[in-house]
Amino acid sequence: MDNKILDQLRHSCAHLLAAAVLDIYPQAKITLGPAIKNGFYYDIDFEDEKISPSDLKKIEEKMKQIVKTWTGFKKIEVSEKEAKKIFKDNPYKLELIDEIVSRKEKITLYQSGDFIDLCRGGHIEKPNENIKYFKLLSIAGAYWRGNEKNKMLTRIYGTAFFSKEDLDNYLKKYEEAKKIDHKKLGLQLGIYLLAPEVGSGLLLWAPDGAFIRRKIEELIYKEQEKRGYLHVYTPHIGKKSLWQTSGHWDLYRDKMYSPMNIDEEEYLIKPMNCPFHMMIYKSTPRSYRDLPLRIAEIATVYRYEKAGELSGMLRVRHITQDDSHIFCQEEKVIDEFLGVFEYMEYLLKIFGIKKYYLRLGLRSPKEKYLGNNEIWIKAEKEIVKAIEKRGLKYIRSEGDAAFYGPKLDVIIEDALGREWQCGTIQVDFMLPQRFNLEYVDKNNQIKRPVLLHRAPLGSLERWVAILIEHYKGAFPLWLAPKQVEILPISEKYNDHAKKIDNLLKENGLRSMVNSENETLGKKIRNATLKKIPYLIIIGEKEVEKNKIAVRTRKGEDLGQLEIN
RNA sequence: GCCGAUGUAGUUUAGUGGUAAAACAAACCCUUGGUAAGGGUUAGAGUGCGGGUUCGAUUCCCGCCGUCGGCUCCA
Repeated sequence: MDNKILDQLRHSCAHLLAAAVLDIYPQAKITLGPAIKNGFYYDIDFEDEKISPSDLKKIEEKMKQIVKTWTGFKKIEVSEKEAKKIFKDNPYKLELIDEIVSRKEKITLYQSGDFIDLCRGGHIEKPNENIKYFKLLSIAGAYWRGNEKNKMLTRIYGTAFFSKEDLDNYLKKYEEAKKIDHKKLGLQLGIYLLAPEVGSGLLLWAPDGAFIRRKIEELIYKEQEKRGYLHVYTPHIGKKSLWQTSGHWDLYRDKMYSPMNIDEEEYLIKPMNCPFHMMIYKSTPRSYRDLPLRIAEIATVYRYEKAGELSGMLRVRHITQDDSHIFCQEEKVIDEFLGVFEYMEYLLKIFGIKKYYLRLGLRSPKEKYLGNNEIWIKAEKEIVKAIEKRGLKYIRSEGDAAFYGPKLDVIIEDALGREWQCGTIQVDFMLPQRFNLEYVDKNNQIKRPVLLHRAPLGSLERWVAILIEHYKGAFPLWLAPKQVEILPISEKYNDHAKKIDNLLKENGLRSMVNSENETLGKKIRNATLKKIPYLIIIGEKEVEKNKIAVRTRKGEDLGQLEIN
């Protein structure tokens, strides 16, 4: 199915939604209603009326009734004056009309049945025939024009398809996806937990989650050592003045926790590791022979996230980054950037993550940044040169830069199709200047290094959340906290099972015996639900032949294997 | 933070204006079993917290807290 036609169906369905809402709630002011990735929405100002999910049914019914009279979409071109007359009671549409006029575009209206909407077009031809399989899904708040200073509107989400089968499939897929949601699976598998007594967004890594994290950390240390990184440890707090030098205090303060007083001086909990790594760079005079200097640390940083933004392990208030700051000569930035990128690709491959995209985060006029225009353009150029050297595809995104420089991010979808920023590489000409970092080049000239900030996985909290969903809880052998569970068929074989268990442990396998007084079927069921990769069944036959019967978590029976 | 929903044993859920029901998990007993749930017994919550309405609230109302779906924001 052509996505464009599906979008047209969904956008048409959004018109229908608006028409039904106006029919039931005449005081409502409709605003915008686009097609989106998996459906459509319409943002509506219901004024004092409260809309809840229980109202969706009757809106759907009204839509079904109205669509019968919609034989097509009629395009009408109008003057500014006419448009403003038609929408005189709708301040949102009036605002849109002004914008269209200021862009010197034509004002187009589309009429279907009795309903007229300001719209640039893109509808299906026969709504009464094609809009049949749709469903309103949820209600949410959304700020007018996406700006939190504006009024919050009511957003109604829905989806539509050309066939009942496609619609049912989509709804079914969505239900399936909810089952592998890391928030649910992560708790079930004992990976993490959230205790209200601890505080919002502060997660506790349960033993199996901690195990997985440790394995990932081991991988990081091993791979980074190979690539010339030097690992350090730095404190979780530091003097406020340090953060004033770095610019965090001015531009990142709303993400930082309140200062604490120690010996009559103010200290802050770190939201980033940068300043500490700067100090390590500065601790001794540097020569070009020392560069690139790659200071790395797996470190937890603390950031204030708004309560409503928190989400399981994906969005928390303390994040553990696989962080590093690379100090290099300006002429080596592209090489370093590509080196980091190759490492990032290597990690994605190891974890089997194939579905992701790259986003180039640039400044937007709305936000505040450090430094001047020239230096930003230079940094952006370096990134683009590096990306193009490798021929990578990426999207440009204004407003996604760090406050000290542009960056390239890896964006990965979670089970429910939401996008999350994971790995990141950032080019920074700013902090070396603010911290007055220097090195001596081969002509004995003092030069300033360029800084790359990079975290190829992003944060371990988010990364493990992504992995839980990616593997559907069935972690690969190297990450699985328990690799083998030994199931004696009856208590008579417990001793023999224990011997096998010891043998496996001696050989470096993570095994355990389930000696519960339960049936084999039940033990298999429980171990399979825990996603344990291999089950070993021990009964009379195995003891006699000194063999083991092996079954996988997928249900394959590998038969009887020799022990040696 | 904002909009909406929601909060009942460890977990998943039921239920009612008259002081809570079940399954799974747990403990114990019987059973000693061959590839996704064997049977029984027992214990376990006063219904997120604080107010209010009421003779009486888990149920209705208000506030707070947590969680979920969005918005904004972000690793």
